Amino acid sequence: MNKDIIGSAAQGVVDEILHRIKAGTLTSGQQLPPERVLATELGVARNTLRKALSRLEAEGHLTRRIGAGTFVRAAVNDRMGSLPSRFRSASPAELMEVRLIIEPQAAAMAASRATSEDFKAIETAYNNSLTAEGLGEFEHWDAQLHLMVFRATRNSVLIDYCQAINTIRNEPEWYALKKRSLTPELRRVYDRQHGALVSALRARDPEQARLCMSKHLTTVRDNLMGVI
Amino acid sequence: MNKDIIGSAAQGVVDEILHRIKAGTLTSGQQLPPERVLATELGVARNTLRKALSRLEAEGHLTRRIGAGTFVRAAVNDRMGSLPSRFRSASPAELMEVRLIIEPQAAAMAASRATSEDFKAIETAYNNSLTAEGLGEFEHWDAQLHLMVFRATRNSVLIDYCQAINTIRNEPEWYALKKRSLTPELRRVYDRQHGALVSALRARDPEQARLCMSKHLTTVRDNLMGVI
DNA sequence: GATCAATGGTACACCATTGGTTCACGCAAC
DNA sequence: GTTGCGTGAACCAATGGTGTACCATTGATC
Repeated sequence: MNKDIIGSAAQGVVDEILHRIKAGTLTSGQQLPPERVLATELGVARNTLRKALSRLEAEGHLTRRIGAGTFVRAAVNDRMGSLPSRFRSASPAELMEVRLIIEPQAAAMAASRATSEDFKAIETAYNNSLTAEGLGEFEHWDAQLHLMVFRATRNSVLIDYCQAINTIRNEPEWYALKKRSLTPELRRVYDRQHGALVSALRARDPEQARLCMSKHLTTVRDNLMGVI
Repeated sequence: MNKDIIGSAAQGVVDEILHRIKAGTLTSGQQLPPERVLATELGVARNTLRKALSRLEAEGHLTRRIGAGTFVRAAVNDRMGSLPSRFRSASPAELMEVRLIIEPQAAAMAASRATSEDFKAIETAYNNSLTAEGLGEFEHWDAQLHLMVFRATRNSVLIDYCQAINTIRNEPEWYALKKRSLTPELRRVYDRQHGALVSALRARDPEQARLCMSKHLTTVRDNLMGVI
């Protein structure tokens, strides 16, 4: 395995070869000069050249075969993104417990730090949640609203956390729970609570924002858990 | 975080570099001049410059590698979209902020829920941390201690969270920060704080446990961020 | 099939560069 | 004085690049 970071000289070699591939000087399937030759040609030591070649091979631009040579490879195809499965096995009860710890505090932070752009994104999500039809759409904008609040914290750990939460909320188990509990009446309650939260944020009132979020999540938890 | 802990000259350097990053004079990934050069350029001593750089590193604006150089790090906002659901790119400042939200509450929960087995695991980790030699060993048992507290919460989301934290703590960047700050004297402070936490847990006193954890993490944060 | 040159793979010692650490000293504020 | 910040200098430690030697595999030639 190569290190993620390579020095400036090696980076220069990477750029040069990538440029040649892009410019057509090196075409698909073509064999590169031997390392010992290419190294002197590019004015670097063979070790340095090899670091660059390893990087390019790892990224799929080159193929190397011992005793044969180094060859330009066809254009890179996108690789499958692996979804991180952290928090995957969490039960709704456990998750709500953690949400009640983090999110009120995050709301307070957001109230202090949000920019006008953040407010705009938050309000967009809120307004869309109000007019959403069906559980799926409402869930989406609800999740977006919470995500936008977390983005306003400017803390990447919290943002990552919220994205993990949202991943779980799309899981069938969670979805079924919510579907069972979300009566039209309860949804109006959620709408009001969201509205109060947005107002508190707009007013840059951290304590009020914390309180609103706490109340809201308590309601969510009680309704999720209360329904058998 | 405390801006009081560095002087006006160092603060001026911090502002100057932040301005250059904001203005685009320094772009993401770019290498800064060597400290010895940059110091003369900015008209301050290398020590003063290094205080400023340490601050900027702790806040996530820069990364430094011995023998390589100092590099501008991607803006926090940019990092958000690129690597979702991974705490990897969190800056120490961001991470400590989150720890201070979660871990005191987790300690309180642990105080209520821990079994005698949990207590045994916690105390084993604590005792091993007391006799640990070297930073690596101490770090290990310190991390274990925190993990065992989270185990005692019986909440798998929290346990996962703690393991994510521990993963970061093994990253070179974080390790270097801790290494720089952990003087023998400070370690004795940590030992005492850990001891107080363990006692509070043993006494099943949630409020005391919360307080101990909060105090401890505040100390950790201040020393990570404040020390040159 | 055996041989051998060509080629990529690996390992090591050495050096220059660069960040990390420590110490002694000066200076200004309290 | 005492404290804390800044300065300067020396030294330590890690990194990347270079140079060299040798190993492992391939494929053409005998």
